[in-house]
Amino acid sequence: MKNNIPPATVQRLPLYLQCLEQVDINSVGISSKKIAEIAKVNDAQVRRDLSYLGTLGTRGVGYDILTLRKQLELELGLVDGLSAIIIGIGNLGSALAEYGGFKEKGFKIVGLFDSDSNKLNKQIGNLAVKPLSEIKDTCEKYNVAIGIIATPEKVAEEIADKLIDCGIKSILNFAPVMLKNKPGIQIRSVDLSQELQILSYYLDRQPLKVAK
Amino acid sequence: MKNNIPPATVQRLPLYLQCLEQVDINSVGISSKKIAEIAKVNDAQVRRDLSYLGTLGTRGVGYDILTLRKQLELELGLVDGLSAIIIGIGNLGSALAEYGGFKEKGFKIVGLFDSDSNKLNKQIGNLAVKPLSEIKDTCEKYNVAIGIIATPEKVAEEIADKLIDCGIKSILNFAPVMLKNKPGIQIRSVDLSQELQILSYYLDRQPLKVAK
DNA sequence: GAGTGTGAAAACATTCACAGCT
DNA sequence: AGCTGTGAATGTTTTCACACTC
Repeated sequence: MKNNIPPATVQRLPLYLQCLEQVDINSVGISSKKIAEIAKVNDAQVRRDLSYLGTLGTRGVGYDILTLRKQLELELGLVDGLSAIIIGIGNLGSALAEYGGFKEKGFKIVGLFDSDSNKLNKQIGNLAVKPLSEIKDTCEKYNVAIGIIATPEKVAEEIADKLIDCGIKSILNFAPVMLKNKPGIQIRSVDLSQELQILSYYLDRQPLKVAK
Repeated sequence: MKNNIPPATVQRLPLYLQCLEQVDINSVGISSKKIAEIAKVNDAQVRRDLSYLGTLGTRGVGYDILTLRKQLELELGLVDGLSAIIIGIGNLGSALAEYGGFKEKGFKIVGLFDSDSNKLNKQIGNLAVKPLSEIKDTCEKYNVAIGIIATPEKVAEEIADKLIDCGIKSILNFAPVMLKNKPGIQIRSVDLSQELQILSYYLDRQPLKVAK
């Protein structure tokens, strides 16, 4: 929180959190070596990364799993129960809406929006799909932090602008399009086919160097 | 193809391809500066990255868009029309099955599989959902290169093993679980909630350093 | 003995800045 | 004049290796 954590490390923190969640339920402590093995990184890397969060381990012993989890969650800002909305309730949007992993990690999906009137009022979980015109209300009511774009690429840009207009500062974009830079706004794009393309590059090659 | 391209560059190649696809349809050439602007990277970076693919640009002029696309596709191995299958036809699996971006980028989804008998024969596009027992047949018939895992996390590991057993060498994993290392197998994991977590870290902070 | 935390070294990646081509 | 390709400089990340603690 206080100090600057290198971007490469920030990228790995959620990974470590995932690792901690899948270790044997009755282990109370864990070594950097063990984390490294699960996360498939070097153990010195794990120690260096975790050292940015403070002095969390005990020499000769290792890390206390619960303490470490708490600290990772704190550092990532997961403790505040951030609210998010999803725009574009097609297949992908629906999948995201029902995806349990968000809730588990402390995110709350508080709105689903689509411009297609056929989808209006479609119920997913305890939420009904609403028209885009209601985005602003929801953002104000729930103090929405993150907008998740799952629309077709043609409208992604205008949706992004709309979200920003509603005061949203962080966008997770699943539309396969490069959004324009918006000053002061954090945008992360996940392009599913780009992931396949990277895999494709490493196909049939000697894995001298393993895909990141 | 011939020479070793740095991993950081490989990661960006699909991005450049995406950029080329969204420039004005009647432009025939493009400068590194323009690509850099769309991809939000430094222009020297673009030139350096592209220089790994050979001498593709013309000094004083820029890059020919068509040539560059062809070369990127060649380098990424997208020209062979790689076949992929999807295992786990829940919301996410269905979304992936209908996702147009794969086809567009030269991937062919040739099989959908689920262990839930209620889903069997469910039709998505021109494919019907099949039981896991038919994976092997499909792999042999279509020479499947990539397996996409969209199952619940509990079974992801065993599905991965099954895929490897069927001769698959590359796996794209959407289950929120760290798969064990399998020698000689390329695994990429996309964890949707990890993406949100990274965004969360950068929330409300001064964007001195922008999230990668 | 086991395992962290961290200087120092090595490896890797990005950016500058400019010669060279069109 | 405009833009690439690339040495050289700079910045970042990873890894080694070991002093230190339990």
